[in-house]
Amino acid sequence: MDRLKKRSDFLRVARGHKQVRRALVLQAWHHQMVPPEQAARETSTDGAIRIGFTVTKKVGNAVVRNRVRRRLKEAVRLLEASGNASGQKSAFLPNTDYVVVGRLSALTMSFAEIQRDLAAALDKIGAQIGRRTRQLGKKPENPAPDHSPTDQNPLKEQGIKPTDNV
RNA sequence: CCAGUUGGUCGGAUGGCCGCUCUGCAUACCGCGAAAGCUCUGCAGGGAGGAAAGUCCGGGCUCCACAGAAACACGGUGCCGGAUAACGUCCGGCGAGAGAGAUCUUAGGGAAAGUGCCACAGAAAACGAACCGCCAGCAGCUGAUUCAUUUUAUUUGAAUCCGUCUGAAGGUAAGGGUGAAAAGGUGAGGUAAGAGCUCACCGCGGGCUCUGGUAACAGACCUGGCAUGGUAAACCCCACCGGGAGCAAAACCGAAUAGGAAUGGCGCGGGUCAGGAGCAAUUUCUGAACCAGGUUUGUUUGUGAACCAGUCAUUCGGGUAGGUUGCACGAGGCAUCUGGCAACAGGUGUCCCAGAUGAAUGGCCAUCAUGCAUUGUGCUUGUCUUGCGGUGUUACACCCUUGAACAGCGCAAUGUGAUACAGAACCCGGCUUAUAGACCAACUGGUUUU
Repeated sequence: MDRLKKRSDFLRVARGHKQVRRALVLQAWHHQMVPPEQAARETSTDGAIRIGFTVTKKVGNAVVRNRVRRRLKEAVRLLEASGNASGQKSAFLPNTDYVVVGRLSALTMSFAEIQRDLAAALDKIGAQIGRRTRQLGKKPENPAPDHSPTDQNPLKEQGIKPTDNV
């Protein structure tokens, strides 16, 4: 799982789906939602999951912001590790960028509550993305562990797709 | 023991599980690469602060400018001596102010170089002033006395005098009131009234004076004879200091896309229609007509050559994203000795002690310490209280004793919150601001005991 680092990535994810919980705001952007001429220029459409964290200055000073970001990072890490360990389907969809925006209550809530919030938000976001891609006539591919990154099929299918601008 | 002043130290601890980053060693299983290596995996070790904060000063370092500094402008500093790489910092003193004291505060040069300002009130806020008041003399009015004249009384005139009132021109700065501040203060003499007008003391100014001190300054003596209102955190003057921008500095490597330059190749064919092949097609073959850039030149008018435009390939340079360096051995920490009142300096030994870049240094849990609250218990200390108690006694004091309560201290249990302020970003020296709680040392004042 890579980190989002560029400002343009964050801005693009902010235009996608959004779920608000008490501890956090989860934003997501699925790569199949882009028009084909944009997708041709995208470099990282190889099934990777990328995630970024945002804690604004409204939350507090530097110490508070660091603490909120670290707790959210730990929650994300533990959720992913438990998904991999149990072997079942991960809550994170491939080819998707996530941004977790920390809120002030993430500082004082118990850690289990933060994990519950994150899992619930991920479920909702996954459902939204699934509905969206079905509307477009495509199904999101299942997260296979041996998913070949050099698969050319999705790109070709995107070329035929009507340019439904999101 | 209580209250306080100053300086300093720490600012949770231990353990478990799971992670992040850096360094070292090992490994070559998966992946990338021609290789070096990267990645992966395993082990070991390091991993936020006293302010990391504010970004207010001073430096190192880098680039730019000037290559000689100076001057002007602008900005800063401002008692003296020392420390320091430097400072607006620190140390030790001086002056002034606050406090009972330990101690604290202090932007503390120049106001007889100049300009300006001093609200309100007040006469006046300054080229040394005059509202009220006080005052001798002058002029006028009035009164009294004396003299002369006249007379029954009166009247008139002159002179003198004190007082009241009025007026003009003065004298004065005692007193009044205003104000943050009013032209030295108190006392005596003096005067028409007053006044440094004179004197004593105090204050103030001056001195190639003396003593102490490196100096700021302090003391003494002599002298002047009251001059110099305040404000420079108003302009200003004087002395000293400062070139500018900053690690997003700067150096190196450098993808894709667009554009630029050089070299070389092509300079050709292109679409339309008809027919054939083919399951079909944006594929292929054949034929037809049309179009097939510009300039120069040769020519048999078919077309050939050169250049430009166009197009393709290669190379180059600038340079973006990105990466590497800068970047952690330093005015370094700790211990100790020497010099110095101290800041600090020097010597010796020892240690290596964060390096992220959408930004690591963490998440969860357990135990403990500490804090707070409640309960229980004990102690003796203090306040209070009980007693046909004891001793001395004018009231009363002391000793013994009883105990409901309060305060204090110790111990135990339970609960609670989990610490306050706060997150390195090139690095040092400071300043300022924030900070729960704990501890140490020295000193001051009070109380008790000896």
